[in-house]
Amino acid sequence: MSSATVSFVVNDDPKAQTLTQATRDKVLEAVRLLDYRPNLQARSLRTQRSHSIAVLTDELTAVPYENSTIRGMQERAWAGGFMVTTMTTGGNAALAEHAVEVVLARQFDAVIVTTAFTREVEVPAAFDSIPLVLLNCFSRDGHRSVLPAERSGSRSAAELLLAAGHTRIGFINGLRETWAAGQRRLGYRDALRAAGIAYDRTLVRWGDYQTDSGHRHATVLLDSPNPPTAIMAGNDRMAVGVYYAAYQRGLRIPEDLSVVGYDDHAEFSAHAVPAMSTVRLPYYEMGRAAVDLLIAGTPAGDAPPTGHGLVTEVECQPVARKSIGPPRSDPIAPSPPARPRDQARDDAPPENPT
Amino acid sequence: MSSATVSFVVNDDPKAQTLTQATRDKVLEAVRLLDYRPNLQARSLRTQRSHSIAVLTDELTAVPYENSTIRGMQERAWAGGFMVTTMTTGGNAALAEHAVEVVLARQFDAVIVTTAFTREVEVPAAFDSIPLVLLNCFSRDGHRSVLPAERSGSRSAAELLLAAGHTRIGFINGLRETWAAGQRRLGYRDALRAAGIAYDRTLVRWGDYQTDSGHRHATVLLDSPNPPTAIMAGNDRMAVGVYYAAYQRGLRIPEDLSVVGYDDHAEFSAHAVPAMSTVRLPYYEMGRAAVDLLIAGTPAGDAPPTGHGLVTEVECQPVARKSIGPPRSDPIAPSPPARPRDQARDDAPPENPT
DNA sequence: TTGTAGGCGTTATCAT
DNA sequence: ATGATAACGCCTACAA
Repeated sequence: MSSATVSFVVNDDPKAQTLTQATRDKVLEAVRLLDYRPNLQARSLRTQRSHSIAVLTDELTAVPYENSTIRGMQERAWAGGFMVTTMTTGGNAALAEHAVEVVLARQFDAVIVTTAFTREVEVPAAFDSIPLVLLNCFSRDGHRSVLPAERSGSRSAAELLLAAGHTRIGFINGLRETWAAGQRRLGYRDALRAAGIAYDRTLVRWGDYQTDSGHRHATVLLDSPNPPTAIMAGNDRMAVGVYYAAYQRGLRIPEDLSVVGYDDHAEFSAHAVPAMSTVRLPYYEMGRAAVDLLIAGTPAGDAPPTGHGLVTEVECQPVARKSIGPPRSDPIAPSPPARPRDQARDDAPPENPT
Repeated sequence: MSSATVSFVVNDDPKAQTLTQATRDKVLEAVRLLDYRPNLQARSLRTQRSHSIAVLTDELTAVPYENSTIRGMQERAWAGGFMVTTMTTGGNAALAEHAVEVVLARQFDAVIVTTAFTREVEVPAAFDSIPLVLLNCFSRDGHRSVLPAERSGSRSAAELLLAAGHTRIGFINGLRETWAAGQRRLGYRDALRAAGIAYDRTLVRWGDYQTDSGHRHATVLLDSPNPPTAIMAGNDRMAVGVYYAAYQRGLRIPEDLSVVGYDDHAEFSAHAVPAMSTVRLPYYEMGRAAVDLLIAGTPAGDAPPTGHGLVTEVECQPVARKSIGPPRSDPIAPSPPARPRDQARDDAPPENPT
């Protein structure tokens, strides 16, 4: 019994078809007896394939959905016999450089470069020699990338509102200079256009993704002469700000105002009162897709999302909850009714502790 | 120029002291020229040390501080020339088993088993042959573990309030059956005892870590005949519930009620209005400590936290912000003033959307 | 002061 | 149908 024989049966190599069932059993028995496990490092050395994928991320964000990305990557990788190890650079150049060294020296088979927020990245030249995909980011050097389909996602959000009968839809978009916000603006416009509604620029505003920003912009929208009957926000957090602004003026959701968020960040959307309709950012699927691009061919289960050319877009599904209703028949009063308050704290909104 | 020579200078082996500066330079030059990188897999095969640590976690929690753990582990590991790769099992037995196989087959040098919430764990027997530390969890099989010093942390929280002059301190603890809640109860008692204040069992309640729970229990406490002038909560999220309850009855923080949270979960604490005083769970430091136990001896920088025997406790520092003030001189009205409301929604608290 | 050779645990090629 | 044997890239005694 030679090592070669063992190798055959352990990996059940097709060429091992020629083996006697007897020897095969003998090997298997020995394996069990000795609790034998192939040394994968040695195997890698020999085969020149480590079956490891490195994930370089600028920051492990404080937002939970980033974990979905990791889960998606890991599950797909494991299904294909791969391992993923993630390295966080935190935007620190020294750490980033170290990470590159490690990837090269440790014989990783492939790299995923990912960012917390969708943006353009610069891929280190040292990675030219290794398969790479960009996840939630993009570059101008012809690397493949996996991105959320923001434009159609935003369109879905608007359609949720249009379907309920709204025609004046306020839009508190994200930071103007971001890619996502640009796409979302297009999606919003697409939806209106398809519905034959004129684009009213006074209805769209640029927020900064913070609760407070949502609150502020919603205030402006709601207090305008011809206020919207529905507001969509660039993320769930800002949508919470919209809730606050509505509540402050005694407006009920969804009876008096419909709201839709973006991201489906459960902390804000599912747990809101009433539960917030939103659009889900498909982090899990994106993670899967990125790994899939790298190890396509290895069996995994379901089909990968359709990729056309260099960029694979993953759809953002609308999730309808309780924050959307038909528009109020009577227009919202132009200026908010001065509510009697029992306390001296009329100025400070009592909410917003989170 | 032989491979041995190269090996010496690349690793600057002490035995290479005998080398001519000339040859040394020649090697270095060649390294630069060829962009040579030692193959760490091959090295591992030879040295039987992979310099890799596996992190098995039950779930990558939705809570951001888990990321701090990972950062702490990674930074300490990198400083010592190690790599960490984390594998999430999500409580799935099959995944857990796979993870164990991977750890063994891939020649990881050590394992960290960690959990999202402090609890007892069962360590797979297959790990008997490999250095292991438990992080944020513990077992009864004599494994080393790194834990937050909950008891003294809770004591610190209470002391924050005592120092401000409070003597009636409500405590909305966490789930009764958890280790952390047990420790925290002791810490609360320690603080009161040291201040010579009698323990009033009507002031301590068991919540379930949700905002809503904090809101409910705070309501009970504040509406009791002899309400506390300060409330400490088992986590920041419940403390937000306390804020809500206070605001609902027109109580200002910290003028009418002092509040202290636990965790320092920024989403809830730092961003609250007013900013919440709390106690920080030292996830980053715990991550560092866990790796440190495993690779002690490798230079890293600062000194590790003191560990006595099998468990290394890492202190939870109080962080004072704006939610604590002196107790009100006049007692809070026993029953809340019936506030006039302008809306029909008197029942439903307008807050709590997050 | 430097070079040679053996072996870490695999896999792959070639004999047997 | 199976057994030797070389090689993957590195480290390390030991020899030169």
